[in-house]
Amino acid sequence: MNKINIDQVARYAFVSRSVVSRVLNNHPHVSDVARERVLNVIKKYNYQRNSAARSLAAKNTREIGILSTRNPNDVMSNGFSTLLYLGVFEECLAQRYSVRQMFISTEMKEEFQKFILNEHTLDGVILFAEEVTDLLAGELLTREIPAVLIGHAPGFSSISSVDVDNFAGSYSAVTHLIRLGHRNIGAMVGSQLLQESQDRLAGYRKALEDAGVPLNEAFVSIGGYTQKSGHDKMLSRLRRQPEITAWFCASDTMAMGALSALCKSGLRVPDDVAVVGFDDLSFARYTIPPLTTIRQPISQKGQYAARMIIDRISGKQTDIEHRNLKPDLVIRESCGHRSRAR
Amino acid sequence: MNKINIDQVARYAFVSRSVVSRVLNNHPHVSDVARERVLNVIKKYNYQRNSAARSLAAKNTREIGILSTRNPNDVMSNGFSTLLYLGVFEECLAQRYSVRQMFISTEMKEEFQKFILNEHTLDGVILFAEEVTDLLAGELLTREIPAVLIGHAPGFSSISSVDVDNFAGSYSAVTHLIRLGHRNIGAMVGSQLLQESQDRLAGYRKALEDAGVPLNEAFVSIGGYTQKSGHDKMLSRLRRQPEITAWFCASDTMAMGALSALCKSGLRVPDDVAVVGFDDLSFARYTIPPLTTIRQPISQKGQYAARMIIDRISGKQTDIEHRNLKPDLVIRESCGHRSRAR
DNA sequence: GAATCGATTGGAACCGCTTCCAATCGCTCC
DNA sequence: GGAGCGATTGGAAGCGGTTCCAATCGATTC
Repeated sequence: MNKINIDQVARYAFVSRSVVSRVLNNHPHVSDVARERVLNVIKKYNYQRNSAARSLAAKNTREIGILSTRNPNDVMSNGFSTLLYLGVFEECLAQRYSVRQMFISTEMKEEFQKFILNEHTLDGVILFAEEVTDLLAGELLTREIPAVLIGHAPGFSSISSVDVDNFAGSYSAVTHLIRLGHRNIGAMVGSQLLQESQDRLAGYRKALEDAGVPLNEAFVSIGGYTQKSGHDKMLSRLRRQPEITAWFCASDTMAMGALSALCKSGLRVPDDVAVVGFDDLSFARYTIPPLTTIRQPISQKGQYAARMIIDRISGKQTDIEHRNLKPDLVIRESCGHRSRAR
Repeated sequence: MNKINIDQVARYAFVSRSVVSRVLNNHPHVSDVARERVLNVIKKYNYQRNSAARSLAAKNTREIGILSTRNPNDVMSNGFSTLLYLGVFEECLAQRYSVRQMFISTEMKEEFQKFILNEHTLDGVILFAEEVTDLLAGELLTREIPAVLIGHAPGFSSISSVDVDNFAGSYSAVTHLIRLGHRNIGAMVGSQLLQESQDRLAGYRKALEDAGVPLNEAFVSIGGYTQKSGHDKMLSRLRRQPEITAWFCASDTMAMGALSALCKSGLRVPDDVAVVGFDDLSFARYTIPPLTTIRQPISQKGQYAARMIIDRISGKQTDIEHRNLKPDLVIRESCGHRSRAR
């Protein structure tokens, strides 16, 4: 029952340490009888190799980091990231990698470099496009530490990435609103520092343009991906632009806040104002009214990211790849059919 | 710029490896000059010790596991657990421990034991009361692996725990409803296999009893802590027990589902039916109407758990401790003032 | 000035595994 | 029968730390 080490396994199986190590690592040059004996001993004594020793000798850790520079509180509580992490976790578990979740504040950048780059305790890093600074990505690249981006970042085409087609998503959301007859459509999007938000805004613009609906820049509101932001923005817009009959919200959380503000203001959704969200988080079905939104395969995104980085670490994949997942429009009730629109 | 190891530090500082190690670990018996020299070299070359080597030699990993046997999807998407994890993360980060998040399905129990108990790669484990099986806890105990429970589990008083006073929380929620004049109060609680859910139900019962309101067992509905469950239960109860004028929901997610079902059924909250939740998750402020709920310091719970296990690992704390955090009633609008109640 | 003692210091063993390299083994082939 | 060769195997040298132990040092005490 006590922990045994590789030497004991070797002894009990009447082979040398080297042989045990080879079967442990699936290396060739082990006879069938030897392998069999070793495997039996391992099973019998419930042997598990010491991972610290393994890492030390092999100079790798089978551990990947998932790195975020945002406020952990925001990250963890937004439902979106957690699903993403989940995808990463599951894939890594399946491939027997472990994942280390890291939050680093911007002041800690230096600390991080020490940790990741010098202690070199991570085989690879998954990062979010938003946190990719020249500095960080540059370091990663020159140190040849495998990295994969979730999202897009201009100028980092040299790092593989997974993303959802944000442009297509918002395009179809807004087109849906237009088809329902809306002309005065507001957009509530995230920080334009993020490529993602830019793309979602661009999709909105293009959808209007393609439909020949004049674009009113004043209808665009920029905020954060939170209920609070959606709520507060809506409240102030309601006063300034009462003519808006439909809102494209760049996230479900924003949309939820917006719904709350609309209700508070005595407006009915979708009769008075239509709202469409983005993400299709699990709660979207239970907002009042249930939210029409753009579904994106969030945890799949994480899964792909994990798979890509592992392939990269193992050398299975060396080319740069940019994967773009397709989002879907999910129609529920927050846009109605043909509401007050024009 | 290249990684250097302890030997090089020693050489550059004109001391031996042992001395370097001592300053690294804050051991005594290092002269001030030696320490100074070592520190300078460390700074200059940006030295960071190799954690695998450290773990191997020191036989500990400075890593704690946080273990959940539930479906990862549920865990990660329920907002509650993520806040909990956040508390754990933050505290561990502060104390320079790292945390390994683990999801193990019940069939993987054995696998887990191998991993944790034999590879012995974790210095301690935080677990949720719900997953504490005799087996698991027993193993942990006999192996003397420090463990801390989040929540309570009957029969495991030998493991330290952190919890919120669930009884007090539901008691005050239900008392609030009674004060508003409600007599027919429904309860929507989680699985009675969980101590937590039992306590929340017990608080409900006691509140009714203390107020002299007769208890109707048929008003109690048992489900899961999800929007879907809250929604579905509410829908069916509405048909069977239309006389209920107020609901105590044992979680905000449930309450959100319940609100959605009420709205769908054409009932107004709080005018027709009052609803109170539990947890005060960040979205509770933005439901329609904003949710009156019981606030519990979730991430603080995680933080304490982390602190307790670290103290345990370091030997600073050896006594068993059961910490009970106090919840608060947060009044918003879902209960109104004096509604249709009696 | 020698003995004593505590504070420093350096040396070396060891933690458990990977991996290079040389040795061995069992065949085939001439 | 011996050379040649590929498949196995075992030995040993690390990987980069921690820690025990003995040696050294400097100051104090008699």
